[in-house]
Amino acid sequence: MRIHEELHLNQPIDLLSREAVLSVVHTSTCIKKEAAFFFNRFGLTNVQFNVLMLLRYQSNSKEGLSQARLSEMMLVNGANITTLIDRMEKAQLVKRTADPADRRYNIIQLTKKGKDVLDKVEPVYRNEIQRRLSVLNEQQQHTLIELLERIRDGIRERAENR
Amino acid sequence: MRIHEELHLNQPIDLLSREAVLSVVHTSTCIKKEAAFFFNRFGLTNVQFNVLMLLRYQSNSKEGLSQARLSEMMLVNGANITTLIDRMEKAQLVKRTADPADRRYNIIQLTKKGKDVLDKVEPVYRNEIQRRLSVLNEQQQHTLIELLERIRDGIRERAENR
DNA sequence: ACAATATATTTAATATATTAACTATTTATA
DNA sequence: TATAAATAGTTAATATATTAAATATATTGT
Repeated sequence: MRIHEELHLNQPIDLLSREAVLSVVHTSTCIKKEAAFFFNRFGLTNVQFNVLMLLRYQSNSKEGLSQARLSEMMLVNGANITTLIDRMEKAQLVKRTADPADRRYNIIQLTKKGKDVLDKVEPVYRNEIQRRLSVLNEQQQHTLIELLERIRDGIRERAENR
Repeated sequence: MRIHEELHLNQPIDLLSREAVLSVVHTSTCIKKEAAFFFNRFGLTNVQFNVLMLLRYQSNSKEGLSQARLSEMMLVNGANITTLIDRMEKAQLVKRTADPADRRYNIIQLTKKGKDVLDKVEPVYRNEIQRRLSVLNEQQQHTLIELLERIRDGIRERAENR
């Protein structure tokens, strides 16, 4: 369904490139709402699941990740990580320890509870997301990824020339 | 650039459908950040610009839109509209009046200032967004829109069967 | 060795977005 | 006509995300 139909707009969007951009943003919103609904049953939010996955799959060995590293991987502001980790620490999903090798850093690691929750969620999530995306075949998924890459590359290029 | 390169992940994403979904969400994030940078120079935020455009192009005649209508068109919660309109009213971009025909409703309309700001921003925005999306030709933009539609259609279908 | 610069994290204020509960008004039903 | 149900908007609490400023620590330059 076209965007203007979905959102019950009175007029269609009159500029193709604006429609494309709004399609990306709107689809992302729909994905996030759906994911939030999914994760809610496990007591997680979208972003918390993302953190758990990063801690499991993106930390070298078992050493955990710094907040700055999480900020970079999630493309969010460092100030945001503080409050996010505060809430996850409170929920006992992660632990935060000062890094003895560099006193500026904290190291964030999965707790046992965090691992257990992830062990429960992850297989269900993987299955579900494959089912959801099966509306596109593999070729289409690759096409989508490539088109979105081009947009991001164009944005990055212009931002670098600023 | 692939997602894991862009975000400096230590490992690539190991599930195609997850990569596709993260690509949409991440591209949306990049688009929003870039747009926020653009609108900041006009004293607007992304969402405020969206509201101004809806008020200009989506209200029948000059009567304005209700908050519920804005909520629907923006796919956000009504509670959110209250604070958003509060801020925009304070900035004199919109005015809020009670609807005499139905005392439950407010009507939101553009002020002169709101129109003036939009008159200044819109042509620049249109030009800029076409330039940004010129990394894709028209055919590719249509392809992108269609692929994203399929994803949303799939999501909607499953949500309806819940 | 010391000063300047850079970096990690936190705090405070602001913006966006959600849910739940509430009030006022309108619509639907008996 | 009266009651029940639905709807618009608001308030409060919570989550996500930003900028700016501050503090502590590490790195770089002289």
